[in-house]
Amino acid sequence: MATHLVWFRNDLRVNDNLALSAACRDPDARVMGIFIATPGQWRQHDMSPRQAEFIWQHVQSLHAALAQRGINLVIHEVDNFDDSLAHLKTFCTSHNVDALFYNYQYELNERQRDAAVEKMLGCEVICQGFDDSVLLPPGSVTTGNHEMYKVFTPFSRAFIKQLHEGLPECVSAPKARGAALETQKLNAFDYPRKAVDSTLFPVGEQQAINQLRQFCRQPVADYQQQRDFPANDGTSRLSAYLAIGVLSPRQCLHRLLKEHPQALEGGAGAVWLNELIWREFYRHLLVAYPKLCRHQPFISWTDNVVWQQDEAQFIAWQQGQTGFPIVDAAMRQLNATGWMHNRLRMVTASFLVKDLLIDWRLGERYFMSQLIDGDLAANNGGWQWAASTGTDAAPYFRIFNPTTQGERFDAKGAFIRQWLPELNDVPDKFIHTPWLWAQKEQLTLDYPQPIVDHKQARIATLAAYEAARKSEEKQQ
DNA sequence: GGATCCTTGAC
DNA sequence: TCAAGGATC
Repeated sequence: MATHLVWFRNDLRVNDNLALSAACRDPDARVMGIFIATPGQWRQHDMSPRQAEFIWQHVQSLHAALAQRGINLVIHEVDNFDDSLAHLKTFCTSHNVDALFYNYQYELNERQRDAAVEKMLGCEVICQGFDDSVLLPPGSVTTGNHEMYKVFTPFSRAFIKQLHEGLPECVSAPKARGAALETQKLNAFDYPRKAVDSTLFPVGEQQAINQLRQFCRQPVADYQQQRDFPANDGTSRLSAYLAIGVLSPRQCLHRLLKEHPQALEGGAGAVWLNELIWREFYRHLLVAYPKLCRHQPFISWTDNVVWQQDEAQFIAWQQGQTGFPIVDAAMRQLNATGWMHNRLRMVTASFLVKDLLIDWRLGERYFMSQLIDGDLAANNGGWQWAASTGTDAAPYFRIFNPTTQGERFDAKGAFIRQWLPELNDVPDKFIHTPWLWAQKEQLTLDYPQPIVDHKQARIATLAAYEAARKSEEKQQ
């Protein structure tokens, strides 16, 4: 009887799990699962305590779901990826594992780890990896010259064309392989954890599927009109589940098409589909350009920008004390919930980089340390877009105005008031410029003055980028 | 090789 | 109205 081991990583689900499904294909095989926590590695990757908690919750529910199907999931803990290699080797030997199944992760450390695992296990254990966390495998959507696209729109068109030729199918959850197992009490990992608001992010695979279904019924059709207004609940908030693999993108695609069959043709739901494709775009880029995993900008000359080293301003940004209400409300939402509305991720990132002229990598890192949906590809892609250092980035001279952004997307300050109670009494007219109101009424607010003058900051940033670009020209 | 295009904008 | 320049076909 063959023994199959499923190594769970960022795929904490039983439905539509390619590795799990493949391991269970042989009805006679003995199937086991393993999850290896690597706190040292997580620290290196700045994983947020909220994401750690979310993983912990879902490891437990996966353990229960597998036990019900007669599959034992063991939870082990080592320090880092290197240690996980030796650990896996020992485990395979002592349990006579014949084949190891896992779903690919596309970050550099992760890919190096997997390559080392395959090498280490050699021909003793057959290793099978799967492109499970993407709709189409990285490298499979390319230009006429067989290169990775560097601009989103042509990528998206080619991507949709490929979907028309054939959709990646979902696989079902494995059937029970014997009597249900008793679930054991599991020991939590040695990593800081922070409570997750279960009304925003209910725990469990079925809950995630329910949220997906609910979103695809109607909200997805209104997404295009609603998504930019943070006071409305217009986005799916499914990123937290996608990031740790409680949901797969295939499940998202199929549920979308079930409710809105015209989404692939540009009908209702097409804009949300494009968001799923953005997720793919950034993953594919990570594989095509490993330097993105090494904290390097895609556009090299932007590395010559001389960043400000202003600890006080950086802390003000982190804590939501910049004096710009939309920025501060957004940062407080992030700090309090682990999640930030997408429009505001652009606004706050732009503010850090283009108003404070602080290195985008510090912001990227801080986001990772707070986000429940932290994902290297998406977070890095978003930051490089905002900092004008990436593929298909915003032109560097196009600088968001934090006040205008607030006025456009939170006109009456409904979102701002939700997170900045100290501005409760400020009239709508002044909600984005409370300093003007305080001045007019001659009163003191319990809220900081703007820490920069946007107009001046804009000019300084343009000059800094311009100088960086020129210094590159000189070198050549 | 030339034409067209480029997520989210600001002044 | 402005804004660079590369990506793509």
